Amino acid sequence: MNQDSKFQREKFLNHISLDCVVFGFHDNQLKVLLLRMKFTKEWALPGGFVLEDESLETAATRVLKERTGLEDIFLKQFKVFSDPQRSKTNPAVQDLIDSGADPDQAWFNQRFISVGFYALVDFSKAEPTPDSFSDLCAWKPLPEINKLILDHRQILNKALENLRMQLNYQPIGYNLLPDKFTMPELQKLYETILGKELDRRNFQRKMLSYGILNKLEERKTGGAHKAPFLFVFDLENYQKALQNGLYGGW
Amino acid sequence: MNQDSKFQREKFLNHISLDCVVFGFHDNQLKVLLLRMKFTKEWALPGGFVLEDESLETAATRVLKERTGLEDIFLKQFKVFSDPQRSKTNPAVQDLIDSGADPDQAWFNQRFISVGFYALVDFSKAEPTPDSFSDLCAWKPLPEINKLILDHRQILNKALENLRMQLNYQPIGYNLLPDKFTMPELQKLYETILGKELDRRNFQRKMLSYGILNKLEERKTGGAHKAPFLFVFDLENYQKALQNGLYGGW
DNA sequence: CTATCATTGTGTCATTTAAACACATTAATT
DNA sequence: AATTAATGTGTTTAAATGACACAATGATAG
Repeated sequence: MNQDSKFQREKFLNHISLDCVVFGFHDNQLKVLLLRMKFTKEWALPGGFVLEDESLETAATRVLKERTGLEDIFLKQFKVFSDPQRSKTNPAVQDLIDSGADPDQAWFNQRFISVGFYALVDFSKAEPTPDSFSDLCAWKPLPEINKLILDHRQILNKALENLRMQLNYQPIGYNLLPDKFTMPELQKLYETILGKELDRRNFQRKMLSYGILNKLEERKTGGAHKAPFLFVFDLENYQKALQNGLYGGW
Repeated sequence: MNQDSKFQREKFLNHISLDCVVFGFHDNQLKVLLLRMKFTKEWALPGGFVLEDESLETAATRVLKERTGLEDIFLKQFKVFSDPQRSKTNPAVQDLIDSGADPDQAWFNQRFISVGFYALVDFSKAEPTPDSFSDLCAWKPLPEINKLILDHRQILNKALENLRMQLNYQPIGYNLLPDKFTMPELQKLYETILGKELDRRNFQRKMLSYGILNKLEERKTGGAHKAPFLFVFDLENYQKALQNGLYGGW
């Protein structure tokens, strides 16, 4: 069975695809989940197609389950990429040619309009898994990411831009950090997303003013210096803040 | 020639549509451009389909040129609506049935994923023009809009929500107001979009601080009371503000 | 086992921004 | 010429932000 007939049988909608920018936080770095194409060895965002009875959100959830093993992922649509030329030279098609298939027969050798999502996941819980076009699925720190296939680099840039904007009116962190975390860790997350340093004391004051954190008695030991307190998110207030929005800006 | 064959010949992409929430400001009211369906007399947002060599933005621009006669319209993608059930009972299909066509043959009797745009236009320059499904194209003040076809009411709500958000980080008004306008007019525009009243003096101070307005010597006479000064947008700074964003929130 | 180090915990002060409010001015109307 | 209702231009107060200082402490080095 070739890819073509497989896709035909599964009844994906023509012309519509989705790409996910999956953010994780590890080692005090913001990382993105990428796939390495089998033949061209180029890097790509995880993506997929939409079944006849799926919404985009359902499709993205399905794709991310396949790539990470995770369910209940924080997902946000941020832009549709629809330049008619965007999928003209698709490495996935090239892969098929390299492997002997007739490119005219390939189901995905067509124009695609792609809906961009970004996802926030707990790095430690994800299990990166390649898809049928790729031989490797791995986390890459943001600064190490260079060229990606098609317009995926542009998609990544827009995702980051949107994520930064989100910080201005929604809390973030619950989806990216472990259950218990320290204030310096949370600050580092914000700094990484924003790409700039913040004042430690002002950050804490502002963050606490949101009322979405509960301070624990417990401290995080093992670091080389004074042990910081651990915090957890107050889920009830966190949800409220997601709904009602925050104020101010960074 | 029936609608079906017409659409076939023009080679629209299957499954993909777009809907536009066109905002205009007139009579101190925010108004939205709506179409009345020929047969069912229900109201709908102007929309259309995407040609094989068009981007979504190009398609939306083409559609809005047809509905308003305007070019160079401010356009912003805000969300994709992809519920598999959203276009199950499409009045446009009903129209075809009423007019004797075979619904199974109708090109648009299929599932559509619709990309939502909102547009900001100069009310006085637009010439509302119905499409082939509608017998009337007209402006409706926001409070008078009730039920719309399909999920168009939901699309309108989301557009408004996004427009409100835009006020927090981008200037607005150039696309909605005449070239020369008064501060009270600009304020009324903001109040209408936000759905709440603002303090006259604080509004002016904040708006002037953006540095995107040029105050003219001229005043607007003809009102019943003290004549307010006229302003124009400083286009260079306005563009800069669109690019770089503003600060604070309303 | 004590001193050192680097980091965290907590707070102050000055500046900027936002919110609430007051009074003089003026174009049209009576 | 007086009246009216809106505009022009402030001030005063409170809140948020930005810049900065010093004590406390867990691990490490000697």
